[in-house]
Amino acid sequence: MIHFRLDPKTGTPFYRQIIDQIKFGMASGNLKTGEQLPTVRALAVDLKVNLNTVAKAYKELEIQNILETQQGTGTFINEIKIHISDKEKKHKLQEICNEFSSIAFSYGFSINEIINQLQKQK
Amino acid sequence: MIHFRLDPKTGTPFYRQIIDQIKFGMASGNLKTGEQLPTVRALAVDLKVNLNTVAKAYKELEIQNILETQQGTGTFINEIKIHISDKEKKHKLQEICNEFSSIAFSYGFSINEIINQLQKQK
DNA sequence: ATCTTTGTACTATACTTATAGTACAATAAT
DNA sequence: ATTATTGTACTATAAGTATAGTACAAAGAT
Repeated sequence: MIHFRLDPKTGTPFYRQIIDQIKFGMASGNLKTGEQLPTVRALAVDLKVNLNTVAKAYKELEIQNILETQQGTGTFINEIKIHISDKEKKHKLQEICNEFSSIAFSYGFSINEIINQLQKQK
Repeated sequence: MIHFRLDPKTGTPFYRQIIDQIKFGMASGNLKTGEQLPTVRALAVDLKVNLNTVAKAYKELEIQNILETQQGTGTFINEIKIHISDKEKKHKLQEICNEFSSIAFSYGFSINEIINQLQKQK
């Protein structure tokens, strides 16, 4: 399972925070393939947001093929398969990391601080 | 000086990203007392946003007494020393790292792959 | 069959965010 | 004095976000 938490102070939309937390939950292993997520209504009550806000997050993740929904049953973590060449992978990784570090820099963080934080997330 | 960078994917409003980066820039020493910030028009062009968006960010920081503006001259970092608590810094770093590890994961990369790539950038 | 639970799909409203455009006021340089 | 540059202050418009409310359809349990 996963413990959701919304922070209104950040300015990041709620539905997007939900999306991020599901994705990150998967990345860190807290959410596993096939696992059921809370129902849209249950999570809406839990997070004190509207049903539509949760539904929007789930919907977007379903479009991205990250979640699978069964009407009447629930929403589940899908099995993701990605097919890209090693060359493309390497290029994409560099691209992501460049963007990553440049954003971190704009907040005054060093690469070492980032690496340390990422180590903790493992 | 400081290198601003906006990320539209996060959903965090542009004016808020600008505010954050100025505050963190001051806290980390990348922006010093008395230093002049880019003009609203120059930064707007640089970041490819509207003049009003930058003005909104500067205005809010002026209300917070963090910036001092001299019409016709420019906008400057005020004498006030801004302190961002370790907790806040940590939170921001986590926020940034969470987002990026999620992105990396959605491309099929592990946290280790990201760390290795970042090590090379040092 | 009926009921409950699930996700889905609307309408309507309000607020926030971003843009475009225009104009004005204060300062500095000429 | 004139000009250029600066921040400020508007209006108007569009898009995004969140809420409330309602209704429907699919699946499961009884």
